Amino acid sequence: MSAKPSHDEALHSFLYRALLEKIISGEFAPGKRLVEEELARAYGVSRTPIREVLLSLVKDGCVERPRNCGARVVAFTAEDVEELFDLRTALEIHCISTVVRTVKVSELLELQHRLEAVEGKSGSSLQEEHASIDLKLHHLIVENSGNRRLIAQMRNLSLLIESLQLTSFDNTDDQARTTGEQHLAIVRALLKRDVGLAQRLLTEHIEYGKRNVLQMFIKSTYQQQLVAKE
Amino acid sequence: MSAKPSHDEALHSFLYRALLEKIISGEFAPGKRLVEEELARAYGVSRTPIREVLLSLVKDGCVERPRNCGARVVAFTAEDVEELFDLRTALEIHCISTVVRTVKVSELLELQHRLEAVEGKSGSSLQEEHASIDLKLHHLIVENSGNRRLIAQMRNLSLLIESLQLTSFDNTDDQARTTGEQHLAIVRALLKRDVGLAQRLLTEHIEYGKRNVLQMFIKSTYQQQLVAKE
DNA sequence: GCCGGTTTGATTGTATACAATGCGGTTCTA
DNA sequence: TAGAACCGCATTGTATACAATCAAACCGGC
Repeated sequence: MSAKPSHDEALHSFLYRALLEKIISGEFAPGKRLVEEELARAYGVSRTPIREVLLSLVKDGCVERPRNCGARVVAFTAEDVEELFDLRTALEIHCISTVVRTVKVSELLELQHRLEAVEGKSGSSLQEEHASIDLKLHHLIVENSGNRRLIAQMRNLSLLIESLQLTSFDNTDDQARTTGEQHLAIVRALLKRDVGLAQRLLTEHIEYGKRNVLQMFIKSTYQQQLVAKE
Repeated sequence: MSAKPSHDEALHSFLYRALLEKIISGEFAPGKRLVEEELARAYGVSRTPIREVLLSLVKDGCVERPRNCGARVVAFTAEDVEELFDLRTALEIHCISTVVRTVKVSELLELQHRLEAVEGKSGSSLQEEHASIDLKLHHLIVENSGNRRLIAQMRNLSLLIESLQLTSFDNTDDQARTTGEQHLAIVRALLKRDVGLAQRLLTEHIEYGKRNVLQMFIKSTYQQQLVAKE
């Protein structure tokens, strides 16, 4: 349970990543109690930095800490999923108008090539490649907005969304292909510098992702909540 | 320096508000060093809760804490101002499409009446009323989005923006009237349920606010940075 | 047997103590 | 006198100790 923090890194920022990782990967299931002392022992540190990390995770919306009853990993509701994706839409849509000006054509072309190249594949390699392209594309959109504050916010959001997509990851080839087509359309709209079109396509794309997550999510929610009793 | 925290409120959440208040009001000027021990003594508490608050303020973007050199109130740059307002635009624009459905007509009408009533006034009462209406309108837009996560994010953003508008608050009557006209137009667009129009007007309105803040901001930046040497 | 009060254990909230780090001044030397 | 090494101070980072609080179990009275 302990890769060591690099020497000039604050303990709490190392622990932050470590805990977040566990939450996102699902190793710390939604609802799991996070006892300070316990975590402190597990990582061989004192409660102080653990506390700081927990407070930080609360701010990020991964952990809740009702007064005097201990922290737990948040169990997302369907509304939370809606809200997360909704927020993502708001932010990314906004990025587009800047991105069409700032993004490097070469990056778009690279994505286009990858999307065209993936057509032949199927099964998990197809799905993995599409997932990877998805990350790349959204990342590209956000980073090219030039708004550092927005980028910072999206970073948190993305982590949560990725973790959701991970837990509900049983995409069919069909879903992956649909996603791929959406990606391709978005990339082409960006290449044409067509803000309105790119925004519409992106909205639809995120909406589609939301629906997929939501389906899986609703199915798996019950089991997760049972597992979560600790 | 000490109104007491209500008895069942965590010390750190009380201190959070207290410090934020000082930062926003400008009593803790941008660049001012925030020494943990010092603050702890000032509030008659230990460093522990102060630390937690400082970390929290860092996450909110009001405080920076370069490694091993102590925390200071952030001194916003012109780019920060741009980014803050830009982010606000992204979020509020997104709210509109929901708000036209969820907002109570009575609330819109109330704003409309206030806006019509204020026409006769001038001077500081005019400006105060317009500032108050501004808060109300933006609040109404955000709260009616129904997206709790977005609401939470906007709460921080609003605090920062309000503090900026405060420090650069030497609006002329002309500016106040222009703002008032924009408000009125937005309210009417919302009453007509015209999403596109409301979005356009809101974008312009925020842009106008940004320009005003930016002007004042650039003028006053130098003095502030001098004062800030502690 | 059931209900209410009390007690105990677990866990958090806060305070304090100690270690590590970086900065600035001072002194010694060339 | 200029420069460099060193020492001390200020401040943060981390650990530990103690107080407060909540929950659940236990016990006694009805």
